[in-house]
Amino acid sequence: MEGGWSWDQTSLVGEIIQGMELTKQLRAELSSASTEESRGSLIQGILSSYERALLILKRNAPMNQPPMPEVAPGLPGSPISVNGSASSDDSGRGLKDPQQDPRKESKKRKTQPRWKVQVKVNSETGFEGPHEDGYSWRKYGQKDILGATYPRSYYRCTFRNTQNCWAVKQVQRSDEDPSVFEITYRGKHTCSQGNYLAQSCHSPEKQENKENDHGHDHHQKQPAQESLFGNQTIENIEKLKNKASTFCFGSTSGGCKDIVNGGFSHLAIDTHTALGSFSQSFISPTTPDSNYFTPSPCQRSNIGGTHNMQPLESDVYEIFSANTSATNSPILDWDFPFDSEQINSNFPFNSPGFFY
DNA sequence: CTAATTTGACCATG
DNA sequence: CATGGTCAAATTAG
Repeated sequence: MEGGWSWDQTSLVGEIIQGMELTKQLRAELSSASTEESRGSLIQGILSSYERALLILKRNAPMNQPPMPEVAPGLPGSPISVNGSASSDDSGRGLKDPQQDPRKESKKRKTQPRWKVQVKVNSETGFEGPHEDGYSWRKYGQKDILGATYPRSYYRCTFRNTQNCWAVKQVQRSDEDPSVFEITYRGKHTCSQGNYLAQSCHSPEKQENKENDHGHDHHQKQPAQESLFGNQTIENIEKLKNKASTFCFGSTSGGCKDIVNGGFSHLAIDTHTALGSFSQSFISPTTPDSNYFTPSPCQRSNIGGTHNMQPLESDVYEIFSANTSATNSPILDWDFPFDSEQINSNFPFNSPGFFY
């Protein structure tokens, strides 16, 4: 509509919507009870959102353009050997000296920033969804979670060893809505991807989605990638079936998508707003890449340098994205220890359209 | 060949 | 001790 929004504009809208969502959450918390932590987290999320929105605007306005080196791809081979394997490199896996764990150098796991995102994958026919978040992840484990139907997968930054980047994330498929995945991020990226924020627009993205069932039912999984489909679909499917592989959210190279610092990016955002119409298009990571994915020029340049990312030491971001208009607020039971704190919700956002 | 994934065991925590 | 998170050897993928 509207003559045509550029990709950036769409992103911009997305950021704003996201900021709005977060603001709503914040408002809700404020009106009830919330801890400083949760508030701080939300606030930070909001700020981030707007910062990104601003960046997008800046990008569009003048001729400013982010000189971003393409980093991601070439790195693996780089000789930079920090040898992060220190933590558990000894002979016996069990002998990792806790004292050496790099993660503990400065923060404990518990202290590390952590935020959750829910991504809805369209499910119409089964499956899709490259949940690209712009970073390269390497799966390092999978675990069946008590009470959960689906196993949880653990990923760590691919550059953990080479660049000592300790960011990790875990992906858990929702029980109720198999099309929803809860992704919890932990730690900030200190790798080049995190710094420059991956952006590679040239490299075709490649990633696979596999899904593993607990041995229950299903069979609907298959790599839903254009690339795969176009090339070796059958092969993959076969393999997948044989192996009953797991769902992997890994992304190996950022395609041209929006990438964000914290890792928020592809959130399904609810569309109650006026923006609904087109937000829709960018909302659903659901559609096969081929469809909604625009091979547009590199956008997104979000550099850590421009803005101050972690002003607060918030620990938990809780971002949840409502997928379909129907279900949205429900899922909000993460560790949200609301605390009482009143405030006047005089957000400048109160214009119609906001806050349904 | 290298890099990524799988997978069961190990470890930490509550 | 049960649960969740991580490691690392073995395996697969590219």
